[in-house]
Order: sequence, then structure tokens, then C-alpha cells
Amino acid sequence: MSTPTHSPISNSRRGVIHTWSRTLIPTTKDAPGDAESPSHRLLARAGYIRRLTAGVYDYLPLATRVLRKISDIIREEMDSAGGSELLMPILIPMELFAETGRAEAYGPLLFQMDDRHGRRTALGPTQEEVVTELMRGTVSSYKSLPTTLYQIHTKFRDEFRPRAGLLRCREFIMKDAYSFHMNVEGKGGLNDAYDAMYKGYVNIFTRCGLDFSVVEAESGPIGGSASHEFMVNCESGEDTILKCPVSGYAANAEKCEIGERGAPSKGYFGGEASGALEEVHTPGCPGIEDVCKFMKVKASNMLKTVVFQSEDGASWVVAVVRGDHDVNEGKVRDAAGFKVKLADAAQARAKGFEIGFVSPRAAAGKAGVRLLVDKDAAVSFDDAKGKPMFWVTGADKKDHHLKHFNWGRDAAEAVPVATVTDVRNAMAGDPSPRAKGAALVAQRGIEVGHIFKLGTKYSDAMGFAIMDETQQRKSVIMGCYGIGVSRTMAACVEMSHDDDGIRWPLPIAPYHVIITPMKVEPESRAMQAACELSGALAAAGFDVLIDDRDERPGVKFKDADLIGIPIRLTLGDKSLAEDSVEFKLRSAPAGTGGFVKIAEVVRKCLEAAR
RNA sequence: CGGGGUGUAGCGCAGUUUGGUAGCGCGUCUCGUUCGGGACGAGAAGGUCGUAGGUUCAAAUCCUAUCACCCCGACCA
Repeated sequence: MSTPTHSPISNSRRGVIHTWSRTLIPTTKDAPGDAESPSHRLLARAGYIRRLTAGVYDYLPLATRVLRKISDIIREEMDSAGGSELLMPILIPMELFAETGRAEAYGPLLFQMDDRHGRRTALGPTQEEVVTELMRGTVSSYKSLPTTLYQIHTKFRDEFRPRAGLLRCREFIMKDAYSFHMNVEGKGGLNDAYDAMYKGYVNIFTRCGLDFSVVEAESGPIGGSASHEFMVNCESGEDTILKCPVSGYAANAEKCEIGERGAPSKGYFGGEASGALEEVHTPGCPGIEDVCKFMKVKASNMLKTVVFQSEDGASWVVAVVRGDHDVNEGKVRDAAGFKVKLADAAQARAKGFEIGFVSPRAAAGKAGVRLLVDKDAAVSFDDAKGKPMFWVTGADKKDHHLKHFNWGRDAAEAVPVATVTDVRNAMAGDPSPRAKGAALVAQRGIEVGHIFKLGTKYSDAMGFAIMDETQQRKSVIMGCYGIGVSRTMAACVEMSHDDDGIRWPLPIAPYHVIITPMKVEPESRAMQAACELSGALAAAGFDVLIDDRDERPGVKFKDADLIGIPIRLTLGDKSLAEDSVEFKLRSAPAGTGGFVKIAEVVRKCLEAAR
């Protein structure tokens, strides 16, 4: 499929002309005291958003224009990826969630209320149940599939702690899409739709002018690389992603694989002890940090032992990583072969695990307990230093730790039952899983899109199965694909701003051009020129804002920079005397505008818009 | 949910320790002077001090309760 060139400017669409004094753009010098992140501060100061209550915002006219531009790009790409737009209710009866068990999965994150009849109702956090309910009532033949449906709508999540303005809200705008298939592979299968969505997402964020990364995320139920996150690259982002500079591999820190780490010279667990085993009294030090401080050892010399349980509590998994590493629950789950949760402290004690002071030895000799040891923890000889590894670990009794722990000598019963594998989070500097010799680098990002292969999770739970061409009844296979629209707007500001204000990429700027006449009397030369120019620009497809306020120039310039319109045309006596206007890009430093003949302005703007 | 903090004019804040008739800056309105990077002067409007009780001759200030909001952490398709 050939991708048409998407110029943000098109003369098939007439632009709008708005005047500042007739719209609502309440800029302020001071941001609300509670606004800390740049996007929150600037969107508030520039008159885009106002908070109504925790995590709930008004989108004022400027914000609404940006949201619409993002939404329009999304619509075009969704439509060309084969999606059909629809609108589903926000009010969802709780019975639907009971079918899938998502009420429990969501927990208090799900907004709930009772209507006047006492019917329990939820405010939709996403609409998997609703769309599945819709489809199961309307589609009964394989001939109707595949289908992809999407909507752009308000979503609700009762976040414990909404924060950072639009980045984590309780009420937000999201594009959610759902695809339905009879098969995973082949024509019309889930993989095709997923790939089309992947490409569509790349197009969307590219067209929005965002600097973004696509990363592998926690796998869906089908396995493989069944989930991708789209992250705006930005230092202030909440999420850490790891990238291989050679292969281009990128993944969420929670998901990231670690490449070949090189076997220790004396083999796993092999090597002599660093000294005689010694028990140390460590009062009030259950955490790694406390012990390190108390015993004056580095975290990288600690063995961290974390106890997990299966969901039903019957099976146990003990994971051991180096003290400066973090256990990765997903990797533990994959290695164990069943879903795990952090062990209940009381149950763990009853099983003989002295939580806070557990050593790897505790995993031996207990029924139904598996021992997983991370590769970096399963060594007894320190190849880097060329001497025995000095380990400190728990002593399996309260307030005590062990010095000079040695796997072969002190955990002889545990070693034979241990599985050496990768059970920790990847970190910057770890070997890349896709390119030999390359090291992973860390980067921060803001998640703005996430695509999933759902499989039959919802269709199974809700009994959505239809006849295929071989007259077999089969559960419908689904994919789901989300974009945080309001979050994308905020993420863009996080990514693109300076001390003076927002710097919108042209495709999603609320207006492309701001005209700043120095005199605003209707009969003034400046206003006359502003009217003529705005007409010509609008005819060429530009959205134009005329700052017709009777303010001093400094105020207008500051506000223009603050709200971030990409092109500014300043109409003053000096330039008008030469039949010119001053042309300045928001991205250029202050005071660097140049004169452009009025007759040339449209051409110049078109040039800048490319 | 753990820890910390804040509610006083549209916005930003002082005043609370030591109770005594509610203040500053920005913004708004009027008049005048200004007019290319957040001007100046004069005047004006605007607050049941989050809410409810209590103590007191007197409460923004002290006591009790309650509500709201924010930050850090945990959690998070």
C-alpha cells in the first residue's frame, strides 16, 4: 500500500481565522502552585487546560483544537488501516465486568456508581467487554470477519494519585480499537491486523511530529512479541526503556531480555569461599539498603532472595538476584511456568521463610518450592577481580545475616535443585539480546500507545464463538490497540518546549500562524493587512489566529511564544512601510525574524510548513 | 495505601508561633501618559480566611471534627 504524502497544509481544506479577543485563551504569568511538570505548567499557563477537580480538566479552545488535530490524524490512519469508527457507551453495567472478572483485575481503579434503581454501573476504563458484547450479538458467521472497530472517547480510571496534569488523569481521552479474527496467521488473521495497526501507529506519531520509540512490552497470552508500546522520547518520562544501539531492539525495562552474559570461568556455583561463614547480628535491617549501610558492604555483594507464591498459594518460587538488581516478576513467572505473586508474609513464615532474612538455603528441602537463581547471582568466583566472590545473604533468622556465603559449601542442598536463568530486570550496560558485544542503553519515555494481541481472552470469557468454514465453533480471536489522545498532547509539550513556552509541531498546533498586528484599530494599516493576509492564508489551508488585543507588543510576543504557534507574522509600521511583514518561526531564537513581502507570505508559510 | 504538606481575592503568596476591625504582587475596571519582548501614575472593584462545631469580651490565628487538594513512594491496559 503506498502511503500518500500527508502535508499538514492542504488547499482542499480552508483554514479557520479566529481573533484572540473573541475566543478564550486565558494566559497567566504564574502557573497554579501545584503544577510541577512542564506540560502541566505550560498547558495551564498558556490557557489550554484548567483543573476542575483531582485528575479532571477542562479542555479550553486551544487544547480542543490540538486534540482534534491529533484525532483527525488518528482517524485517517485508522480508516486506512481498515478500521471503522463507532461510539460505545461510557456507562457500563457491572454485569459485563462480572463475565470477564475484570472488576477484580481493575480493583479500585474502576470508577463505579449506583443508578437510581441501585444498579451497579461502571464508567468505562476501556471497552473490551462492551465491544465483545456488541459483536457477539451481531456477528454469527466467519464471513463477517475480520473487522476492526475503533472509537475516540472519554475514559475513566479512578487513579489513586492523579498527577502531572494531563499525563495521569482520572478522566482522559483515548482512542481504542478492537480487531476480530478467526485465525492468527494468514489472510485476515490477527497478525495482519496487528501489523497494520503497528504501521498505522508509526504513521500517526510520525505525522504528529513526535520523537518516539517503539518498544517490546509484556507479552500477551499468545506469546512472541505480541505487544508493543509507543513511547514519546523525553527525559521527564515515567517509564524506562532499554535500547540496543546496534540492532535497534528496544523494550520496556520490565520486559527487556538480557543478552548472553558469558559463563563464569569456574562454572555456576563453582569456586572456593572468600572466608569462614560468619553470622552477623543486624538489628532492624530487613532491607538490602539497611544491611549495606550497617555492614558497610556494597549491594552488589548481597544476595537478594525474594519469595513468590502461585495464585492459589500452593506452589512456591524462590528467586535469587544480586542485591543491586531487581527481580522481574514476569521472568519469574515464565521460568516457573505459572503465574506468581509476592508471597504473603504470614504464609511464608509458616512455610519457614524468615521474610527479610531469607537465604537461598531456605529453598532446599521444602516440598513444592522451586529455586531460581539469576546468572549474576549464581557465581562463587569473581572473574572480574580474579578472587573468590564475597557474598552476604540472610541467615534465615530474624535480624541476622551471613558473611562469606559460598554456594558450594553453604548451600550444598540448594544448588542441585536450583535453576540458573535470567530473572532480573535489565539495566543500562547489560549485554544486548540481539547484537553480540553491544550494551543496552537506558532512556526515559512517556507511553502514548499500546497494541496487544489479546487472543481469545475476552471471547472465551464472554462466550463469543462463531462457526468457521469447516463448521467448527471457534472462539473469536481479538486484538486491542490504544492511544492516549490527551496524554499525547501533554507528552508533546514535555518533549517540545523551552523557557518561553510550548513549541508545537506544525501538524498538531492549534493554529499554524499567529498574526500580531502592532495596532488594532480596525482602520489601521496593520489590521487591514492582518485581515487580507489571514484570508489568503486560510484559503491556502492555514489556521490563523489574529492577536487583536489592544496590548503592548511585549505582552503579545510573550503570549505568542507561550501558546506555541509555529509561525508568527508581526505587522508593524516599519515592515508595512516596505509592504512587508516580519516572519518568525517559534523554533527560532527571539528577535531573529526577517521581513517578507506581503505578496510572498503565503508561499513562505507553505515552505515553512513542509 | 504508607510518608510529607497546603487550603486566606481570578492567579501567586504573606499574616497563624505570641488571638485585637484582612494584607502584598500579578490580573481586572476607569482616567491620563506610553507603545517592538510581560510600561508608568492616579483611582476603583473584588475575600462568610475550605467547612462545621468549640474556647474567648474578641478567632485567619487556639482546640476538635470533617472535607478538598498537592508532592514523594507503592500501584498502574
